[in-house]
Amino acid sequence: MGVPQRKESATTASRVFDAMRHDLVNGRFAAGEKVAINGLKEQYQVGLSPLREALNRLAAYGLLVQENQRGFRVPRLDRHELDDVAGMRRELEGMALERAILKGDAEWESELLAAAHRLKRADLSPTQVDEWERLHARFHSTLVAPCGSVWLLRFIDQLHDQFDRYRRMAPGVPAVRKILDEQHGQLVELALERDVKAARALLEDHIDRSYEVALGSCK
Amino acid sequence: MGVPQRKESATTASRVFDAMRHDLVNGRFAAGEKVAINGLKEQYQVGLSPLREALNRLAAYGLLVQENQRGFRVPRLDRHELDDVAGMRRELEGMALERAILKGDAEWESELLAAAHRLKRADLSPTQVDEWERLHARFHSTLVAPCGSVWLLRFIDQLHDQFDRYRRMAPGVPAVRKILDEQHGQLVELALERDVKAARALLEDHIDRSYEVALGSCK
DNA sequence: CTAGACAAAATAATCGATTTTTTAACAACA
DNA sequence: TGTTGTTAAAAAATCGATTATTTTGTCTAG
Repeated sequence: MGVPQRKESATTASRVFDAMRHDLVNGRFAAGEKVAINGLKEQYQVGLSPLREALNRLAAYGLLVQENQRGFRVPRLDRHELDDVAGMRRELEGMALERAILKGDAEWESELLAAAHRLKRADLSPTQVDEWERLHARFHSTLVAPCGSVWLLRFIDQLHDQFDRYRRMAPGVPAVRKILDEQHGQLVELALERDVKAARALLEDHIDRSYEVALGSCK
Repeated sequence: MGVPQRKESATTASRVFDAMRHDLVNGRFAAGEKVAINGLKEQYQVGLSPLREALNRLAAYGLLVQENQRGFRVPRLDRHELDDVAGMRRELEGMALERAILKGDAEWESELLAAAHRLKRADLSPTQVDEWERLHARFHSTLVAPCGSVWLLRFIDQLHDQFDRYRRMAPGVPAVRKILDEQHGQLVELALERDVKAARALLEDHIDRSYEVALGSCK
């Protein structure tokens, strides 16, 4: 018996939401751009109603800005906004990591090792970027998953999407990328050793370095 | 010249969103209830499209749960959920208050005194509850307003709405209410004295006591 | 030239009707 | 008795068209 596949029953609006969320985070829309609803209708091959519902969700989620009677626009890239997002990531992911290390069980350790391994093996060649990004997001979400707070995880996801929009718009910095990749492995080590303080410090450093890279999108 | 009144240009969907958000937070919908879209159409006297857009936003915001192909429902009141929300309020509002006290200027002091005074003067008689709730929310938002992080304030608002839904469903506890009201005044004093630690401790105690009251909705 | 008024065009928001999917009721069968 | 299959009713999602609002472009008065 194959798995019934719950995703089959996704609604058009949900699919558009997912697709646009992905495209927004990955910089497929110019920052500050006004969203041309009729253009999107063709781009995603959907009707107006589900499209507008998706746009409404994205606005409530913070990936679009809604201006009454004048539609939606892609948020600008703003230095202060990025500072805010990065700072909140430090606080919230740091908090979540501490809790995760205290609560995470053996199953978590396995999943964490697996996620880190998959990420390490994935190459970052231009054709595979999307897959790498998926694994990267997955790694970070696995890292904090057992923190015990649904709301904390929700906020972290939201901030991640915000942050990644900046990072994906910024030019890559290979030297920093190398350090960041090594830190992923070190984070796993410290997590398995249950070294709360060191792990949190490293995660904050990790975010700070990513922030430096992401800054490149604001100039 | 009168103020141009930006709110005139609110869209139908926005008005429904505001109204339903208010009604959800104030317990006008039974927890766990399935949302009857056709009923709401009449209740709010609007068409289907703006109504659905509002529902989508509310779901993204967390005041409704969306299940693909089977509409929307009001989230259940769940003890663990309340624990999570209250715990996150402690963390985030505590953090925000510390920052606000460090950053808040003289103008903030004035507004805080004003907000506290208005709240104190408002009576809590059944006919005036909505007004009291408005002033109460306003006080707490003023308290942390100058924390410097838009995202932190956004998350706090969201958690407040979640929390208040529980509190408003719970039976009142006059004795605790009295203490909570006194704490508002004490919070202002500590904030003006710039006593970061004591203020944070008091705010956390304030949230804990509110939590005890809110628990009454889960039994 | 520039500011203002106006009409035309473009875009956003909403409506009413249709299609799709789920739910509920009931019957046939093991 | 309980399970499965069928179908009618209800509800959700979507479509196509209409209405309302904003934007753009043109013209005129100063």
